[in-house]
Amino acid sequence: MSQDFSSYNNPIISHDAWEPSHCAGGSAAEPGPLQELIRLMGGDPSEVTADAEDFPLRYWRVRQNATLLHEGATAQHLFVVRSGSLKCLKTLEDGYEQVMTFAQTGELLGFEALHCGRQPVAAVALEDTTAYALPIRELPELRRRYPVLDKALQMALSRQLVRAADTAEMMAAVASDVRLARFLLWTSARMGEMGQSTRRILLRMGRRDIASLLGVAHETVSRSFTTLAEAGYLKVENREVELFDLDRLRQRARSTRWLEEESATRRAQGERQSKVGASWRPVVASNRQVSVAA
Amino acid sequence: MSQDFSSYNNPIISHDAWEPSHCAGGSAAEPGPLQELIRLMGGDPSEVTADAEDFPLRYWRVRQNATLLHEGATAQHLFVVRSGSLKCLKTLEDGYEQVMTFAQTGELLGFEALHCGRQPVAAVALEDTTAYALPIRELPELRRRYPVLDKALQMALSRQLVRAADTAEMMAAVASDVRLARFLLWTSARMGEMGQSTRRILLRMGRRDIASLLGVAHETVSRSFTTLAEAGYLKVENREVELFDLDRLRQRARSTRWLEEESATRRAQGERQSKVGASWRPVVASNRQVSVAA
DNA sequence: CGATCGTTTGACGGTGCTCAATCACCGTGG
DNA sequence: CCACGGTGATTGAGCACCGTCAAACGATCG
Repeated sequence: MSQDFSSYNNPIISHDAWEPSHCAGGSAAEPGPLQELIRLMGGDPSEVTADAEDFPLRYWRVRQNATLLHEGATAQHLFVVRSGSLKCLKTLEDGYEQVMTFAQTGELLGFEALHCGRQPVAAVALEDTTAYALPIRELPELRRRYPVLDKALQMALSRQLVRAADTAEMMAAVASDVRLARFLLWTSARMGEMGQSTRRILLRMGRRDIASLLGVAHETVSRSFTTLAEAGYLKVENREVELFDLDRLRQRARSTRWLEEESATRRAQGERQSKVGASWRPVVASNRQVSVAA
Repeated sequence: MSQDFSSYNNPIISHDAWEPSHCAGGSAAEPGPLQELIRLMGGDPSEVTADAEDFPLRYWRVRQNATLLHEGATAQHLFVVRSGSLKCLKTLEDGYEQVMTFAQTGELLGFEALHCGRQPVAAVALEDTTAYALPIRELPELRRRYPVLDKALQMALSRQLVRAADTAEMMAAVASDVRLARFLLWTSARMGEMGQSTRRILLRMGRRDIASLLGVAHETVSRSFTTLAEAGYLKVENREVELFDLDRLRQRARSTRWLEEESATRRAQGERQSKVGASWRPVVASNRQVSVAA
């Protein structure tokens, strides 16, 4: 299984050329693969017991533009992104590629297939990417043997559901530049979670993919970029984006429906919350409920 | 990692008026509550072992317009809808209620909260509704004791992810009547899954909620209804909808982008697939990938 | 029966989709 | 070195569609 570069860049491959790459089971120096996996998924690596040395963990390499998950393929593996990034998309009946979300390090891929046996969404690498593979057949056994893995999986699943809600929230805005602003803030926040800069962003995806995610034409994405740039919120050069003022950008991203006056002097006071997290609105009331014995 | 158990975080409503209603632990005549739960979630009730008699399962009653899950509330229970239906929504910063999805019998609610400890989405009953409650605290124990429940939960989670993709697919269409057509087909299919008529539908939600889900103004939903009705696809009377020709409606729902000619005589041959399920497209190729040893 | 809410329909204006042209970038090969 | 084609990003012009505002109508419930 030495390097097989023959198939690289060959656009007409009839069958799949992936190969799982063995991950040497954790030498004494570096952390074991299971620990690494748990850490990626946001769990606590210190909970990994010593008997995890023989944990059969492999990861796959996927080149840019290669597809890790094929739409309609039978489900054989669950993946956890180890490095790189991907786009998850659904090919609609007319051939239009609807991007569902972008996946980064630590995210779970392929779980949707448990339900119907086949992959409902595809995953295509936006850059050279590696992903840990968990064989679905062995999953019950693995979860039984390693409770910490089980816990991390539940966490990752929960996070996936939250991500889906994020996507919907981005598309909820009416104005296209507001959608783009939300997308940029979303991306920025996720870069921050990974310890990278929240202000200088390198977009790994093209305008067309962003447009698909946001539900607009790709020309509109271009126009929205220049609109936001001319407004002084950011500087954009091809795929490199620099966000100048996150707070003002958030203000822009807030406007849903009834496009409120650009002036923004309306309530320029204490609005310091970090978008997600702080200050849950206290439920506006108007909820009437009862209880009845069964 | 430390969870915030500081009781009810809600400053306005001091306490909630819900009450769990005891579910008598399964008499000999009717199936046990666990069997019922597994069946609802799409699992195999026959796998329920005999020792499940003492399974501590309760369900809650929620009146129409009452909220089962409060946005921002601390996560205490997972719910599985037993009867009725709900809307899941996120209240955005400006007060706009973004509907994420509609939940019906068998669907899982509240799992998103595992990730952040608080509910990111609210769930409001569209009609009088009952839902089984699983205390999150006891969840690990329950999953360990009843593997069949664990399996069903994984299934339900997978299904939730698929549902999220469905929602995005609906919003992907450009034309508003296409969005509405997709929504109606989606609803129709889910009614079919529950053994109800796929042609006569009683919508439990208002136009405003549909509009929010589809990302359009509620007046536009009204207009799209009349458009589809005038085209002969359906008959609508308030919330009662009758779909006349599902196949032609599917054809209408197919058009994404470049609104293709209404003529539809283009490819009117074998297009009999049931939208979801049959005939997975065989992956169009153009994927290049390689493998490298780690 | 009146009040409130939900639904429908109309008119108008603006936003964004479509169709195009242009430019920048890149790897290839003359 | 520069033509060459291909891809991706930007910008422009035109116009249909949909969001907004408004009013009328209908349903439901007290």
